[in-house]
Amino acid sequence: MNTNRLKKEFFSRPPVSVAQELLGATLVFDEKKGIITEMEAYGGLDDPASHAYRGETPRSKIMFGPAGFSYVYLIYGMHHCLNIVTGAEGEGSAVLIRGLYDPEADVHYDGPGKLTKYLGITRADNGVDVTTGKNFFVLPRAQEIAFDATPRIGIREGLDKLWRFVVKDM
DNA sequence: GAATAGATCCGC
DNA sequence: CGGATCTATTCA
Repeated sequence: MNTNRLKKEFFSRPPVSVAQELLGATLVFDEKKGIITEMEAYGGLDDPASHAYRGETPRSKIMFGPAGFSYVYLIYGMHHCLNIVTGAEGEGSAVLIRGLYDPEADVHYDGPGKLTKYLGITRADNGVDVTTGKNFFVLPRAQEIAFDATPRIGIREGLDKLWRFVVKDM
């Protein structure tokens, strides 16, 4: 059931905390679901690697809204990336979901483009409130999870921050 | 308007 | 290591 889903308060915190605590959580989208195994945190105007770095644009608009909304964008002309907005409204921070494990099929989706393809997420799913969405929500993890912290992938700036978090032994 | 780089993935 | 593929943002 989704009565246990993660609420507004969970996402309305700094992206690093949200990213770390989403490891091991269960992402549900329509009839599919998976356990989150890899996350990245992105800041707002203070993070040169973030889409929100240069302020609000038509694309980054959703990032500056309230926490808990999905931010889906197309990258390299062919892959969709799924984020969830974090922090306070106007902050512009978000977390990127990079890895998913499907327990039923015992399949690991390594990479943001792969898991959105598996779930069937597209830009049509941009701007959905995951704390109220009927077929789009996140269930909290059952227990603490051990993880490693590394620089984020595919960016040119902000490499000093260890804001990529990967579940150990998976 | 035109140019460019991009939070990726796959195949050679 | 390079190609695919397209579009949001930037620059003239």
